[in-house]
Amino acid sequence: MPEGHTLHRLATALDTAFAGRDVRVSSPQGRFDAGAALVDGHTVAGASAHGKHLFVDFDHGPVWHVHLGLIGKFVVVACTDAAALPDPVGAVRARISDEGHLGDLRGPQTCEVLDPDEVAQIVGRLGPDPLRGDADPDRGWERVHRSRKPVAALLMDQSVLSGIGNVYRAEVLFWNRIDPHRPGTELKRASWRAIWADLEHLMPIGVSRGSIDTLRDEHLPEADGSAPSMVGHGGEVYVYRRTGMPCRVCGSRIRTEVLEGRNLFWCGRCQRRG
DNA sequence: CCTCTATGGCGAA
DNA sequence: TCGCCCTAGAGGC
Repeated sequence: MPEGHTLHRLATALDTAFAGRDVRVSSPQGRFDAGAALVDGHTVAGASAHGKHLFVDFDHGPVWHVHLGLIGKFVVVACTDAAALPDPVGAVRARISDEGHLGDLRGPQTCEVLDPDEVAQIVGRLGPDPLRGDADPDRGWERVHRSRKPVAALLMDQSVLSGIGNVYRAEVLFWNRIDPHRPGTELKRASWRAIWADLEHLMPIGVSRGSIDTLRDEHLPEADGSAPSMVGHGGEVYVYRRTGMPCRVCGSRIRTEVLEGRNLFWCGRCQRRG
């Protein structure tokens, strides 16, 4: 779940549910007791996302900072009876609620309460986020075109671009037919602009659907009863986790390797550009 | 039961 | 480059 689209979707859900409300914040698991005490009973000013970071601002100043990491989940649901909240299931690091909504956070990499200047430092280290209207892709290009690292690694670097994870990386490189191993120094500027444009197109779809779907109409599974090829991550994609399966465009087997500790997927025949 | 995996990122070596 | 942290679900025995 947690690439940038998940966090932006979550920020909207939290903002809708809690902005302007006095909220209860607790840590059923106990590991966030001290942080929860700093914001419990206070009024939420709003929620926002920068890359994969989530921030919940409170009127009295502090900011609740959450990063889901690889396995974190934050579920927000309507809850009509604030007096009878359901018992937490599993390891709930943090719970936020008001009279109409309930949010449970599990397994985050980061869950802490910060001052606004600490938030500014975090945001200042992030590269442009395709889901934010104020983002400048040229800031990313400045880093990319002078780096010998493979473009696949650069796309995952949150100080180059923010919000992109393993799925969007694989899919946007396939969309542009770019060899993931191409060094940043050999990437064409036009390719970078095309990557950015495609992320600006694909990521809002992920925000609205809550899953990463990248197939163009002509490659969608036939509506003739043949089973759609769900891969288990919730979306329909070209290459991510399709190792050994036929490329939806050329039929050659999708390849995989570990690059800088993360699984990389690509089509060796389709993706030859730079 | 056990082991493995994951859409992430950090710090040690 | 490796190990490690967080959690839950899937699959094997």
